[in-house]
Parts: sequence; C-alpha cells; structure tokens
Amino acid sequence: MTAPTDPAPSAVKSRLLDLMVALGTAHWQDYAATAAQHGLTSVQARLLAQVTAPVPMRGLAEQLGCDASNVTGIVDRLQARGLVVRESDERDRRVKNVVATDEGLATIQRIRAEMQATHTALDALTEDERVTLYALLERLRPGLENRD
Amino acid sequence: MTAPTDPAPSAVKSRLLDLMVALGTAHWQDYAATAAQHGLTSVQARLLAQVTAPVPMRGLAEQLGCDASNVTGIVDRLQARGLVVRESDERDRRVKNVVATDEGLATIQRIRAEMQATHTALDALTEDERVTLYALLERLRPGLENRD
DNA sequence: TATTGTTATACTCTATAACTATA
DNA sequence: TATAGTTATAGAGTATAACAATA
Repeated sequence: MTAPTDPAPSAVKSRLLDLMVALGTAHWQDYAATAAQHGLTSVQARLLAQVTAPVPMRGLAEQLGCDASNVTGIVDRLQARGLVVRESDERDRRVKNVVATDEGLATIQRIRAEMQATHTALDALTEDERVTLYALLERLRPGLENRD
Repeated sequence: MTAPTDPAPSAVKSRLLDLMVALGTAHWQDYAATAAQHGLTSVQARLLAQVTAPVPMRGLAEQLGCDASNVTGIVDRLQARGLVVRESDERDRRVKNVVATDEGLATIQRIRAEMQATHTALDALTEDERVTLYALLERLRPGLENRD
C-alpha cells in the first residue's frame, strides 16, 4: 500500500522490530517495577489509570484486553485498598461503574512521575528530537492499536 | 545534564511518555497474542527467543527479570513440548544450559514474522522514516535498559 | 432472549524460603 | 561456605463455563 511490494523485507524494518521488542520489554519492566513500589501489579496500575472517569466493568475488560471475569478480582483488590470504588449505574442497574478515589488518582500520578528508566531515556534526547520521535510514534499508533 | 534544568517539565516529554505507555502496551499485546497462536505465553516466547545459543538457567532468570525458581517451570513446559532441551555443563556440573530445538527455533521465527499489528504499524512509515526512528530509539536504549 | 457482573475451576507466572548437589 | 538448580507454598492474572439479576 505504501510502497511496491518488497520481495526481501527491509533490513531496517527487521532490526527496528527487534529494537521495538527490546525497548518495549524494558519499558514494560520499568512500568511494572514502578507500580510494584506502590504495591500494585502492572495490571492493577493499568486499570487504575483508566478510571479517572467512571468506566463499567465490561469496558475495563475490553481496555485491558482480558476476559470480564478477571476484572472482578482486580477491582476487588484495588477497592479493598481504597484506590477505586464501584458505583451502580442508575440507567442500567446491571452495570457497575468503577472510578478512582482521590488516593487512587494520586497513586496514578506518582507512578507516572516515578518511571525512572523511561524518564532517563527521554532525557537523553533534545526537545527537537522528542518532537520528531513523537510524530513518528503517532504514525505507528493506528496500525498498532487496531486489534481484532 | 543535557539541558539547563527545566522547572516545568516539557509538555512534549509528558505526552511522549503517555504515547510510549500506550504503544508499549499495544505492542506487548500483539506479542502476547501472536505467541498465544502458537500455544505459548509471552514469557515462554521471550525465553525461547533467548536460547538460540545455550544459556544457563541462572542467566535466563536475569534476562527475564524474574526469580531463578520460576525458570524451572517455564523450561519444564517448553521442554515437555519439545521446543527446548536442558544440557548439563561439562565444566561445572551444577549448571544446566538450555537451548532451543529445531522446532523451537522455527517457532521463534514464526512468532517474529506473525506480529501483524507491529508489521502493519511499521509499514505505515517510509524507509527513511524507519531509519530516523531506529536512530532515535537506539538513543533511548541505554537509559531504558540500565536496570538496578 | 441477550447482557452485566459474578462465581467456580484450572493453569501459568511470580516471589520467598528451604532443600540438593556441586564447587 | 557459596552457588546452581529444584521444590514447596501462597498470591495474582488468565480463560472457560455456569449462574443470578436485569434489560
């Protein structure tokens, strides 16, 4: 679509793929380690980051890419620690909306600020380079996020 | 270090961080989903990708960033499926080296080739853009991979 | 009937601690 | 004594299947 079909796949593309896997793993470990400093698993942190506004359990399952039955336990544990609350939906009484408490919101922000490895990595670039990187990554987004 | 300390953190850096979290998650899900098509968990796939040459159990634990006791089970399951084998080290009989079988090697290559979302995303860039992206990501690597 | 959330079950990953066999 | 690998254990994430309440 973007170029005449290449019989031999681009060497750059191949190496870029490896680099993305490596950096993706490192970045993910930074995320998990930072969340762990707050006693959270990476999935708990991800869910918490998605409930700055109320979200139904079902919606959380989609956003997390897991089965709805798992969300029950994850929310249970976050709720037991006072980081989120369940609210019954008034228009559809089957639905329960999850929303972060003030402490939950504060925790999300701290985790974001304390991802040391990621911050250090980004500090290695100039502001202009960050702008360039941002633009390139934004172009990757549609292909990467369209999941079946 | 790279610039006079910024009292207000760069807005670009902040948005870049969010974008990296989003893309990192999407990319990771692509990896996990592709591995799942071969009946492997993401950790099993990662381990498999690291044993193209023999690696001691202990070394695998470090590379995976988990406790050594976990590696036993992961290798057990891969070995039961004929994807890796354990080899006793001749110089130090305490050590067991893990190495992929031919089927294991083929599986790694297939997973790499079948990461559809990632390939689609990279196809959205021109070759020149890929070169630029590669150079920028390579600069992120040192900060991101230096973990304590 | 279909959907939302939950429960029950089984498997995998995870860390901690204790064990064995080597060094 | 120190190290490599294993085992035992407990907690968490995961999918599947079945269920109650509601639409």
